[in-house]
Amino acid sequence: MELRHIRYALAVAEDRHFSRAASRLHVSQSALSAQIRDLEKELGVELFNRNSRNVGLTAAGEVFVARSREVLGAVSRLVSDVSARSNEQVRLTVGTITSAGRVDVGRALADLTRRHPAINITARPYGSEVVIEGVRSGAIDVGIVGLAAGRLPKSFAAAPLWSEPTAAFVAPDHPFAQASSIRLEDLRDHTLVDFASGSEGPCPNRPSLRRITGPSGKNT
Amino acid sequence: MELRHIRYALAVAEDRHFSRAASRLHVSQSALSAQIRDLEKELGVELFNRNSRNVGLTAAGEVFVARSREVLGAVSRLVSDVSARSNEQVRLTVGTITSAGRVDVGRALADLTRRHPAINITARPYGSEVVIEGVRSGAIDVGIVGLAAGRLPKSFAAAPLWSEPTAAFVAPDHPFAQASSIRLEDLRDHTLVDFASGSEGPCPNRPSLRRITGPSGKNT
DNA sequence: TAAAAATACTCCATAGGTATTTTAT
DNA sequence: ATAAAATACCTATGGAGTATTTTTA
Repeated sequence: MELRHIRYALAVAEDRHFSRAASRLHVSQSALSAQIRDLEKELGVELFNRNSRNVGLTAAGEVFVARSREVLGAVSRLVSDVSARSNEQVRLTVGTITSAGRVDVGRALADLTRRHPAINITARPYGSEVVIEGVRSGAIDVGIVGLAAGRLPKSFAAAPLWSEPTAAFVAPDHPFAQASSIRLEDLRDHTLVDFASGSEGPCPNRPSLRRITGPSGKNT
Repeated sequence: MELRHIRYALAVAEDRHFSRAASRLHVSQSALSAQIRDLEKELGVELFNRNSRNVGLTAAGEVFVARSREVLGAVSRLVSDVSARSNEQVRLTVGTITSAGRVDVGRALADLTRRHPAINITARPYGSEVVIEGVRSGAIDVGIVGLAAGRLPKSFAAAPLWSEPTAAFVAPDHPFAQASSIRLEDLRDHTLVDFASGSEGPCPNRPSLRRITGPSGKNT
């Protein structure tokens, strides 16, 4: 048995739902299912009563949850007591745009702090331009920015965290109001309300938008 | 952090020796070293002072050991309390020759019982012939026998656990007494003291020895 | 210089992912 | 009919192995 099994089973017990617990743990439903299966096999006990509608705890599952909390509590004390003796405190500066909430960056960083107490995290919201420049200069260790698809800058190590659609808001009587989708080129020569340069907006989109509206920034 | 890290670090702390701890854990020294390195990196603390002569605990290491014992204790309670509620008790019958001690079979099975309380282990010492026949018939689930090199029987799944040299004991004035090693063929036409057929001895060797002494079993 | 830990690779077991099937309401 | 867990199959990360180098008492 590993702590992974305990963490996973506790998540299922709390959510009473494999799929939700899996997404909270950032793993797939099948991976979680497999780990719970292995755990139950190792213990020789069913921990959960599941059918296609709801998940419940067995008697053994109740005991498991209670004892699991003790284990994770002991681990938590272990980590905090040991890290209190830490000789090297690491500082990590994270620059991030204000996320629309698809990913809870604040919570993720809080988790990271809890799991790695030796890391001292500073997170500041900036515009993407500032974040990118900060990473380039070394002032920021990790940057979270908004980028148009395919615009991951070279000379940076970057990985997509999530993607979200970009929408154009128009008046009800605008020609686009009936369209189910529009192409970037369709926006040419229309007035756009965009983030101010240097603000906390998805800056790397701007050059492309500016190119679409033309160098002179024509209006309708 | 996983329980593996805690188990490994505790072993090192107990032995004050990476290589010995590694062999006790049945992993290589490099694997153990890597896990300890990762653990120290995650905690941001050195747990061990090591040089080429001895391994000692740092202050943080002392705290780690104390708290680790609590964690493993909590895990142990978890496992025993949950398995007490076990609905399926598995029976495993192990047939084993009396090992010369190179591997402590009894201790290994005790460990297995502790780690998988749902398994009810029965271990009995038999001769290799009996063990092999028991496995064939299904009366024995797992057999541990002595085999001459290269004589792993087909139609069985078998894996070597350990190997040990076979020695011939001779009188001080015997011609072989000076030889640093002898070949099996050299034994032809010499009287051999061997295990009785059906006893708890390394039976699969016997046919080869018998072949060497010849069908009539000549003596010197 | 010798014993032991660290390191540099290579390999593979298994955690995890995607797609699909089964199941129970 | 549908929501959800189980399963089949595949991928790839990282745990573990072997061989070698580094370290220091």
